[in-house]
This record gives sequence, C-alpha cells and structure tokens, in this order.
Amino acid sequence: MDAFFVSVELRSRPDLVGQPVVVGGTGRRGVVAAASYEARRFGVHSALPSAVARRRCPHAVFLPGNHELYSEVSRQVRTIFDGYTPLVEPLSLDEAFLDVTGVVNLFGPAPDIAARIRTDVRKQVELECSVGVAPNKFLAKLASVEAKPVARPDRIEPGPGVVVIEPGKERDFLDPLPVQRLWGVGPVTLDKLHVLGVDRVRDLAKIDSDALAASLGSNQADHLLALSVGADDRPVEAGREAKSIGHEETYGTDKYTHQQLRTELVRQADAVAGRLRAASLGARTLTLKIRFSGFHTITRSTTSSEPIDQPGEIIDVLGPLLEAIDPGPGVRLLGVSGSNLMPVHHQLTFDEISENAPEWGATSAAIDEIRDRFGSDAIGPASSVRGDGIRVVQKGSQQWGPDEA
DNA sequence: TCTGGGGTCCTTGTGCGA
DNA sequence: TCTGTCGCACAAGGACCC
Repeated sequence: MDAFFVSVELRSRPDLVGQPVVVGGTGRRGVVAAASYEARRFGVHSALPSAVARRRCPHAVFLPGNHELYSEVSRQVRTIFDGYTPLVEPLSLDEAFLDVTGVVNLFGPAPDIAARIRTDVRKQVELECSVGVAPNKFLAKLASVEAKPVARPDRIEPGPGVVVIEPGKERDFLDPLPVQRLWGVGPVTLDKLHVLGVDRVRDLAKIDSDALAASLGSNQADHLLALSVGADDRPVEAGREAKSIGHEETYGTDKYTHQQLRTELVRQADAVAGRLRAASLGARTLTLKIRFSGFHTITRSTTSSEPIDQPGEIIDVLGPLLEAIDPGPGVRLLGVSGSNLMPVHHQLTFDEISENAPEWGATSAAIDEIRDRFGSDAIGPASSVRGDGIRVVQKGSQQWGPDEA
C-alpha cells in the first residue's frame, strides 16, 4: 500500500489531500509512522523522530494515528487478496506476498492479476497500492518499491503501479541498484560493504566470497551473494505462526525507582499474558528489556521447563531480574516478551492443586471474559489504576511513542 | 536531532552433561 | 578421579524489517 496510514486518514479528511501529512507519535519521544509524498519532499520519512520531522516540515499536518482502523482496513485488503489465491503471506499491515502460480489458469497471467488487484483495492477500500511481479519474494518486494511514486524535492513522480521482473531479466534489474536496497543490508552492513568497495549490486555479485565472509560472516555473506544474483527460494507461507509475543513501552519521562518499574512490569505482564491466552499459547522463555536514558539497552531472560501464560507467573519470573537492575541512570523503556511458544496444557499436580495455580487460571479466564464483554480497559491490575481509570496495555495502543501526557 | 513498537534472525559466549 | 572435547541449550546482544 502507498503511504498506507496517511492514505487511510485522507479518506476521512479529503481537505488534506495534496498537503504534507504525517502520521505518528506526537510527543517529544515520538517517531513518524508514515508520511505523505508531499511531506517526503521535505525529507520526512518513517522512523524519523517527530521532533526532527516538525523542524523539516513545520507546515505539515501531524496526526496521532489509529492503529485499530488501520488493522481493520488491512483485513479488508487481505480479503481481496484471499479472493485470488489461498497462498497469501502477510508481511505487515500494508504488505503481503501472494503466490499466484496455481491460479493463472483461472485469472490470467500474474501481471493481469496485479492490475485486477489494484483496481479492486481502489474500488473497495479507496486506496492505492503498488505491485511487484517476479519469480520470487525478494525480487517481488524490490519490484513493488519500483512501482511506487517517488518524492523529489521539486516534484512527486507518479509510479507505474505494477513492475514486472521477467525470469532471466533478474540481473538487468538488480545490477544498477544501490546495495542497500538488498534485504538485510542496513547501516552497519552498508558501512562494511563500502569498505570492501561495494556500492552497487553488480559490485557485490562480483566480489570474492571469502573476503565477504571474512567481513560479514559466512551466513550473511552467502545470503547476500544469493540475493545479488536474484536467487531466493523461500516459499510464500500462508498462516505463519508467531515465534514471540511481547509488549514494550517508552515513557514520556524516565523512571528511576524499582517501585515505578514494578508497576509497569505488572501492566506489561498482564498484556502479554492476555495475548498468550488468547492464542492458547504459553511462553517457556520470558525476556525483560530495559532501555536506559542514554539509549543503552539490555535484556534479561530465563527459560522455564513449562510454558507460562499467567501474569502472576510472569511477574514471579521477571520480578527478580528487574530487582537486580539499577534504575539509577533512568529507564526510558520497559518491555516484556515471551518466546519458545507452545500450547499450554493445564495439567495440575496435587501440589499445584493445593497451591494457587487453579485460582490464577480461573481468575484469568474471568478477566478474559470481562474484557470480551465490556472492553479491554474494563478490568486491569490494581496497580495500574490512576485517577482517570485503568491503564491497560493494548497491542499498538502506543505504537509510535508516548504522547505528551 | 535524538531516536517507537512489534517482530525475526543471527552471532557469540558460556555452562553443562555425555 | 581428572581432563579435554563435543554438542546442545540457553543468555545476551545486535542488525534488520515494516
């Protein structure tokens, strides 16, 4: 989808069409989630600190964003995709891979399917999307980027909408591209590649594999060399299961005491446990993440023999890890996540029956039911109650940084 | 300028049992 | 009983993606 979050906002704000519009965190520590192409002309892009974005484009309209709405629109778009092929692999709210190999007899060649999908999306959800058609996921992703509009300082160039990379033409497409366009080349890897004299993909395709492995490690070297010639054999996987479930939150002002952090731990544990139970999963590995005021980040984790899905158990495991950390420098972020996910079997031992495990399970089930019926903020941990109600952590509720309050 | 949130994957170091 | 080695799981950190 093109500038997805902004485009969704513009459907209900047609007065803003053609103006620089930015969706994202509006607070001091917020970041940009999406920028209209008009805003991009001024150097505003996603992940840019909102404060910088305001400086670069002071006349832009800044909107806080509505994650629930974007999720709903994403579901509508997904329904369109499902009408063409069962092999749909969502990559994010606004991107997905579709394997249409098996449906060309039904709907025509892949470029025709791409055009039909664009028309359907425009008609049914009033949004523009760009499609890349290629023999594999990596090339399709690159092609979709080429299909999008481009914002230049003086003008916005419309994109072709659909870009096709025919089999056998992979190198023609890849060779002239800057190497940072490859999947997995970020700022750190880019610096290393520049040291090796690699600037374009064609340079990478020619480089000595041993020299590359010495710099990047053999795994990443093999990966990038394959991509440089357009090789990618990953299948489109429909219904991929999550490998971890977590929440983290950056605070508007740093926290300096264990008591403050303990309250936040309870909130995050409640949220993560709720999502685990909703997925009928438990986490064997629990990880506590702390980011200090200087942006230094640490993680502390433990692995249990049994999967955990109750907030009390998460607090029991992570509480001592939190106590061992000195919050003196100031903590700007606390996060909780569970990995090593597996189905939970609540098979109780006699010892557990005599202890509090059944009560935890029954309590959580009651909480889940109350939230289903009355909303997620109808009930929450006592420590999260403030004067203005219960502060319940919800997925995406604070996606782009803390608000000013 | 000052850096979100939700993820995946990889590397390195370490502890432990065979 | 002690020591070296190997494989494995885990812990921590980092790079990267949208």
